[in-house]
Amino acid sequence: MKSTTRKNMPPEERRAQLLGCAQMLFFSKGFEDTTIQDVLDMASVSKGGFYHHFKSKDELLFGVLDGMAEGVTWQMAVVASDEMSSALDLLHSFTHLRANYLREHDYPGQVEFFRVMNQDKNIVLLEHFKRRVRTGAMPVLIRIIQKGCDEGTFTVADVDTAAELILFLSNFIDLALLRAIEVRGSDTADHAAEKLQAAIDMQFLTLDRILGLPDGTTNFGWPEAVEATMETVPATPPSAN
Amino acid sequence: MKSTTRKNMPPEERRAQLLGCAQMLFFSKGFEDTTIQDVLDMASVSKGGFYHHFKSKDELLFGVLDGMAEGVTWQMAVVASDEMSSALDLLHSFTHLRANYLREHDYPGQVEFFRVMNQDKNIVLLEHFKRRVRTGAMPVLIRIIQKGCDEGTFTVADVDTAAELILFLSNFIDLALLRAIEVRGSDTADHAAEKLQAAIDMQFLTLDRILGLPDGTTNFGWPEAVEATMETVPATPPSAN
DNA sequence: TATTTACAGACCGCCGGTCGGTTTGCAAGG
DNA sequence: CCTTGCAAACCGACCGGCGGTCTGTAAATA
Repeated sequence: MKSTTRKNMPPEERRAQLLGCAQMLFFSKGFEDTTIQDVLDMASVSKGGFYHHFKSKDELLFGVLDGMAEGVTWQMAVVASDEMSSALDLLHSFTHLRANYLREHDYPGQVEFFRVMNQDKNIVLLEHFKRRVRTGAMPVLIRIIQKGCDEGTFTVADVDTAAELILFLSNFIDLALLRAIEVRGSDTADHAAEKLQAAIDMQFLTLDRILGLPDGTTNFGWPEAVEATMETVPATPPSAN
Repeated sequence: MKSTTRKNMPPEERRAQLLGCAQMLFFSKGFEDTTIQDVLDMASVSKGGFYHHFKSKDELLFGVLDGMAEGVTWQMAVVASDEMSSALDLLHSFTHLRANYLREHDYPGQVEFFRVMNQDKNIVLLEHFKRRVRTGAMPVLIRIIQKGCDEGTFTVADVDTAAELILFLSNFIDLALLRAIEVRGSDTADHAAEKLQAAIDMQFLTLDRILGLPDGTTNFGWPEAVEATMETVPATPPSAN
């Protein structure tokens, strides 16, 4: 007696499908508010089927995070493998990559993604993701800084610590960016945009000074990025954050 | 018919007691893993009693966070009210306060507290706490920096952004501090302690450079802090993190 | 005594996770 | 080609425990 229509799939495919559904749901509803049943419904799989591939809800989360981090770290490895460019050029590529990894690969609507990830209910998701990116980026950035020191371009006391500080610092603009996004279209949008620009400038200025570079060396011209961010979507409905 | 021994208390007292129990449990077991029932058992109160004072588990969390942040921000207000001292002295007091608020007020075993707060399961707790402290500290730090600029001691492009950056930066050593704590007593402890010192030095150096001060101005001598941290407890049993 | 406040504890709906059973793909033996 | 065997994939009823509600009761207050 067959109970319902059933569709067997090779393990990898099922796993990928479940991860895809979970990712969407996590981004839209948050991790805590997403039920296993939600995932099951979207993927048309039973509970038994799910727990055949994942042994817990947390493992599902980590799977999603791994998938996201994989793309980023892979691109970073590419950057690091370039032996010809100067350390400063590599740093340029690196920061550009970190800022645009969402747009480049797979994820449409990076602004919305960023907004959702920064909601209160997604703190766990976001923090774990940041950690993955940091650990993935560390060896790459260390190589770049080391190279810069060898060239005589950079001057730092401790390469590892400097790399860690720079990666830590790279999340600074998130605060201003988030505020700017949330007030898009309102009358405080201009002020927020100015503050965002100030945050970006200051972050790069600090980067210069950490590496012992002359002021303004690493500000690779991002003024258009602010406008692009602010103009993507006409207005943002107030979210229950 | 009296069912069990019962003890009425004035609302404030009950609330404080429940908050106290919740705080202990949150710190030891984490927020998610702490059951309402756990709190009830520790406080010897029924569910009805609890929900008479708090309308949700989240409100309990926020209550705990408010209690912790209150002490910190209050001390900060004291620092800010000092009109006589120079901006640099105020900054000194400020950083000292931020580093030692746990030891000064109420919380014994600050190292253990820090360790627990940084466990994976306490991400939500920690992140909310950081946010409270940041928002509480912002106005104070803004005043200090503004004063420094007026004095001609500091040089920053945007006071607000600089304050935000410095507060953001003040969490940088947490990474190194956590690692140093977790390997206390093992054979990698010395290396971690060195890295911790490097992180502290670099953080203060960056602070100098953000404010346009000569290198070494703000490194108010913390070498003993590292040793104190490492020697507090003989060894740390591996935690299920 | 009347009314409000502080509390008690049974109860509900839901969620993450388990478990015994069923279906499917597939390879080996006849 | 058709069995037969078997493990991998899947199903769905079920469980314990959680956050939260509700009706009722004891204590404080006046």
